[in-house]
Order: sequence, then C-alpha cells, then structure tokens
Amino acid sequence: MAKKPSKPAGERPSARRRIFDTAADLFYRKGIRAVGVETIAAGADSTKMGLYRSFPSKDELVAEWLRDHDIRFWQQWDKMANRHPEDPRKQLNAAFRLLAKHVADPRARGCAMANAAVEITEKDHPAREVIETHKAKLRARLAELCVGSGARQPQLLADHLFLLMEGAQVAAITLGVRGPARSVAPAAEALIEAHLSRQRS
Amino acid sequence: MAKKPSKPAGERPSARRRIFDTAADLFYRKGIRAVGVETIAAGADSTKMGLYRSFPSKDELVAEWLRDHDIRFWQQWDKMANRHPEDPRKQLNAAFRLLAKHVADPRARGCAMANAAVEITEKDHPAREVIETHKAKLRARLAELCVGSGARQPQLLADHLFLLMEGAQVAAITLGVRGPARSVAPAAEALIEAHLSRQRS
DNA sequence: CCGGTATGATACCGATCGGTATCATAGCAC
DNA sequence: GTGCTATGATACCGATCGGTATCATACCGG
Repeated sequence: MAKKPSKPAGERPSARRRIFDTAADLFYRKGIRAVGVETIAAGADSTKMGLYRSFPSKDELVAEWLRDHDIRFWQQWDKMANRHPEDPRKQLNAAFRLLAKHVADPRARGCAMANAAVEITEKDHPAREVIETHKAKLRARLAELCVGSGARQPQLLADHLFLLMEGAQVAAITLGVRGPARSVAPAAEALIEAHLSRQRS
Repeated sequence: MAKKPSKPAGERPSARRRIFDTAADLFYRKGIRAVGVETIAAGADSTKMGLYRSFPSKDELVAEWLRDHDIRFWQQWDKMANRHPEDPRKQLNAAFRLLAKHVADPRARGCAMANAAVEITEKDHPAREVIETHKAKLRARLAELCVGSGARQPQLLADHLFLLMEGAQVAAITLGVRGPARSVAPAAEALIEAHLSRQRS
C-alpha cells in the first residue's frame, strides 16, 4: 500500500537493496527453503524478473546474504573488542554479553549461519564455504582471546566456549528466550574461571 | 532389483516400515524440506500412493519420525542410566560420553529434533510440540541429575550442560567431527566440577 | 531530444511439490 | 473357492518451484 504515491522519507532504495533486505528477513524468519523467489520479490515490491536482474540465482542470493551477515557480525565484534583494548578477558566477557542480548530478543531464531548449515545439505552450494569460513574464524578468534587471557589450554577453552555459543542459539529456537539460552553468559563465566584457576582440564 | 524373486533373509518388512525407515534416513541426511514424498516412496521400493496409505500427510510422517526418535532416545538414555544406579554424577558423565560418541560419527548431521526445529517454522506443524516436549524433557532430566549430584544451583548447571549438548550437535554440522564438538565431554566435566566445588555460580 | 539504465508487468517454461483416484494383483483366512 | 487386506502401477490434480523472454515505461545525463 506504500508504493507509488507515498514516499514519506528519503529516496526509495534500489530494487536490489529492497530485494536483498526482504530476502534476508524472510530467510531468517521462515527458513531458506520455505521461501520462494516470487515471495521475496513480492515482499520487496518488485518482481521475480527484478530479482534475477540483480542476482544470478537463488543460491547466490543466499550466499550473498550470509556474506553480508558475516561482515556485519565481525563489525559488531570488532566494535565490542575495541571497547576493551588489551584486555582479552573482558572481550570474552563482552562477546558473551552481546550474544546473550541477541538471544534474549523474542524475534531471535538462532544463528543464520548455523540454520543455513542445517538447511543446506548440498556440498556444492555456494553458501557452504561462507558458513564454514565464518565458523572457523569464530573459533580462531575465540582461541586468540583465550590465549590472551592466559588460559592453560586456550584451544580447549575456546572450543568449550564455542559450544556454548552455538548451543545458546539453537536453544533459543527450541525452548525460547526464557529457556537455557538465558544462562549462556554465566555458563561462559564459569567455564573461563575453571580453566584459569585449575591446572588440569 | 531386489523385489519379488530374491528374498535373501527373513521376511520383507511391510511397506509402512520401509517407507518410514527410508523417510527417517532421508530426512536426517538431506533435510525435511529437501526430500519429497515421491523420493521417499521410490527409495522404499514403494509408491507415493503406498506412502499415503500409511501416513495421512508428509507433515504427519515427519512428526511420526520425531516421535520415534524421541522414544529411541529415551530408551538409550534409560539403558545408560541403569548402568549407574544411584549415581547421578556418573549418569551425567555417561550421558556426555554417549553424546560424544554420536557426535564423533562422521555420518552425524546434528540432532534430528533441533534440525527439524530449524526447518519447521510453521507454528501449527504437528512436529513442533514433539520437538518442544522432547527438549523440555531433556532439560528436566538433566536438572534431576544435577540435583542428585549435589549441585548448589542444579537448574543452572543443567542449563549450562544443555547448551553444551546442543552446541556439540550443531558444531558437528558446521565444523565437522574434528571440530569443537570433540571437546564436549571434557567441557561438561569442567562445568560440573566448577559447579560442585565452588560456592558461587 | 536522444539514448542508456533501471525497473515494472506479464506470460511462459519444464520440473517438482503434496495429495488423490482408479485399477490390478498377490497373499492369506475362512 | 470367496472374500478381505495389503500392495503396486499409473494417471491425474492444482499449485508452486527456480528461471527466462519480451515489452513497456520512467528517469536521467548529454
């Protein structure tokens, strides 16, 4: 209903942007396979043809979406890290507070990357490497912070924290925001302290 | 090719069984939405009509599959628990060793329930309540064991362990069996000990 | 005014989706 | 035998899938 006559504020974004944003929203909320290109185009006040003028295929659109998600994710991460320079321990803490905040959002439906990994089983899908690279980088970054925090077995601690992060996201889907996902920050804190204070894993 | 003339060992299972088993396998390996009823029927050496004679709809078949999964899951759990009667601490340990074993299987593609929760976004889908009930029960059972183990904040510890379990399953999908999923058992051990020995969470 | 660029509209393609109707046959119980 | 049950085979349904071709229009810089 807000198409041609009403242009309340600023320029109308390009068809590409509208389509991309609509796709991102629908993919996350409804799932990748559950959303057809026609639905995306209609939701963006465009047409299927408009979609295929900006993206070579639905699979590529999916991959593009996840690439964008990856970029935004690390932007947030770096912003957070920059608030605690030279203090990896605090960065770890802040990362989990950030995750806790995201997971507490009632609109949350888990991690877009992990969800995509569940839905996409074709091993040649262009999104696969985006997902794997993203998660590998997350693992590595956690390990960095664990090293900096002086953990005795930093890679091990990093993997434990990684499991908590992934678990919180999926728990938010199955048991909601008031479920176990709520406890992810204290869980991380307990794990970190255990690793820092004791000598044996 | 092994239909009428060859009957190598025992009776041929009923069409229902063959269809159900094929569906279970395909749903888990390829995903629910990625598998059509025709594909299932063909894989079971039956036909689409044969499928609809045994199951009212694909959605019901999915729900049935998850109900079966739930039953088998708790059978395994109880068997494990019965090996350590009156020792909840050991049961906790055994549960995580069981999970670790499952997650180390290269064919593993996470938790069928959680994956289904990711794929199924319709809130009226018959599988939804199966999933939620299953996960709620898992959470409760973990809490029981944490109480029995003498944890100071048993529900909190249970939730932390829950996160680890879910995280390990999804981590097996994104980063494979040699990724962080491998560390789930030691992570649980660290968490449990931290909760039992210290007085503050 | 001219010409490119971006966009919408519509019709179409073959394939597949979930689901159904109909007919035939094979086995088993009585 | 006569049924009844289980199963297979096939054809069909309307809807939707991802993807394309074509035509028209609106805008914008020269």
